[in-house]
Parts: sequence; C-alpha cells; structure tokens
Amino acid sequence: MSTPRHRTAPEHTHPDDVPVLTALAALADPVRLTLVRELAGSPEWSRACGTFDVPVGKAGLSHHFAVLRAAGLVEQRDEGPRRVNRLRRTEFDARFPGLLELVLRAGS
Amino acid sequence: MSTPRHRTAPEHTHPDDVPVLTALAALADPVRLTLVRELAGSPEWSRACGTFDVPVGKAGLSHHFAVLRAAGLVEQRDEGPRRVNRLRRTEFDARFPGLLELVLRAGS
DNA sequence: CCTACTGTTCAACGAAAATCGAACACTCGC
DNA sequence: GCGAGTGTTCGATTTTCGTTGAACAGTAGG
Repeated sequence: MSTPRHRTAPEHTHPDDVPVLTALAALADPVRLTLVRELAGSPEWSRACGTFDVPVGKAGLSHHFAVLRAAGLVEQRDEGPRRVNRLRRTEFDARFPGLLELVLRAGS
Repeated sequence: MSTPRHRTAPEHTHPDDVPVLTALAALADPVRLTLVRELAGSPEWSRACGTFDVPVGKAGLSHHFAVLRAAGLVEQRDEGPRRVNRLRRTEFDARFPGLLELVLRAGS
C-alpha cells in the first residue's frame, strides 16, 4: 500500500533546464567536485555510488548525488542492486560551454 | 594606538592564487552575481559600492565585495570618500578561461 | 568645526546546507 | 525464504553563510 521510496526511477533534470546559480552551487562543494572529477576519469556507467572515495556516509552521498542530478551533471541508471552513474559531458557542455572542462582542469 | 579599520588599502587576492572552489562559491550567490554582471556593463572605476541595485544593506554589501575581492574577481581603489570598483576581466580570464564569459552570458 | 556621506567592523540572529544514525526498500545469490 | 549488499528517506544535529543594526573611521563641503 505504501509508496515505495527506493527503486523508483531517479528524477533527472536536463542541463538545459538548469539555472546558472544551480550549476555553480552544485560544483562549489569539495565532495561533489571530487565526485565529478572522479566520474570524469572513469568510463560511463562504470561507477556505482558506493565506489567513490569521499569522506561522507551513505546518507550524505545520496544527498550529493541528488544535487548533481538536479544540476544536470550526472545521470543515473539502476543496474541490479546498484545505481551506476554517468557524467553528462556533452549535454552539460552544450548548456555551459567550458565550465566542466574548467573544473576538471584546474588543479586546485 | 589602535589600528584604524577603515581607509586601509583593501586586501586583494590575485586570481592566480584563487582555488576553483573559492571562485565558484563566490559566483554561486544571487547578489554577488548581480554585482559582477552590473560591473561588467559599466566602465572600469566608474561604480562605487553604494551604486548597485541589490536588496541588501551596507553591511551586507561590504561583505559581498570582500568575498569578490578574495576570489580575485574585483579590484577596489579609494577615490575620495568612496570606494570604486573594477572587474578583473583579463586577469580572471587567464586563470579561469571562459568562466566569466559564461556567467555573464547565461540568461538565468 | 560640524555635518552629511560612504564604507568597514562587530555581535547577533536566522536560514540554508552538510552531516550522521537508524529505519526502510530493493536486488541478488545461496 | 534468508541474509548480505546497496542506496534512499527521515529526523535531528551541527555548521556554514547571508543578513541586519549599531558603532566607528575616514572624506568632503559648508
């Protein structure tokens, strides 16, 4: 009877519908920046949420991925028990040209 | 004896010494984004701090300009009783290519 | 000198965001 | 069906950040 909370398709926001402030705020966090960078260095759909080396618990991690989804930065798909991720490189680049490349390149 | 708090040259940080996170965080605020945009549409050194149309008091404004300075986005100079501003376009662009252009162009 | 004006500093408040622990839901392999 | 593994949700706490009002410092003009 009760609505299932998990296993319902994750809500995605297309980069085209993302305000600049949302995109900047999403990237202006050390944990999320790490996620994006680590994701950029891995093949698409190869990394589940739990496979990232960040100093936060599962709850926090889930929250950060929700923010990244809402910012149009990450796409998720359910693959068995795990949720695998993909960086929306081209789509995000079309909306904010150079931004992704910038945060990936900049050393510190 | 006590150190004067005002009229001491404002502390500036060169864009080259600014971490990406600092730059992003500085731009990820509606008030500061307005300041940067309004500043970009005005000739250099033409705008004093008080001449910006933002919904915050003097204290808040002073704080936001301090953040922008620390992010290497704005340079300030004392001109009589007022403090005039300049957007560090080229210098900031050299450190973060495309970022400024991006936030200035993006409509929302 | 006294006043008006501009901007900074301080202390305090409030709101937003990150974080954590626990409970829950789902999938898969045994 | 059980149990392990994965991720989400909730509630509560903590921290961070923006905001304000008042006091202060400096400048310019009458």
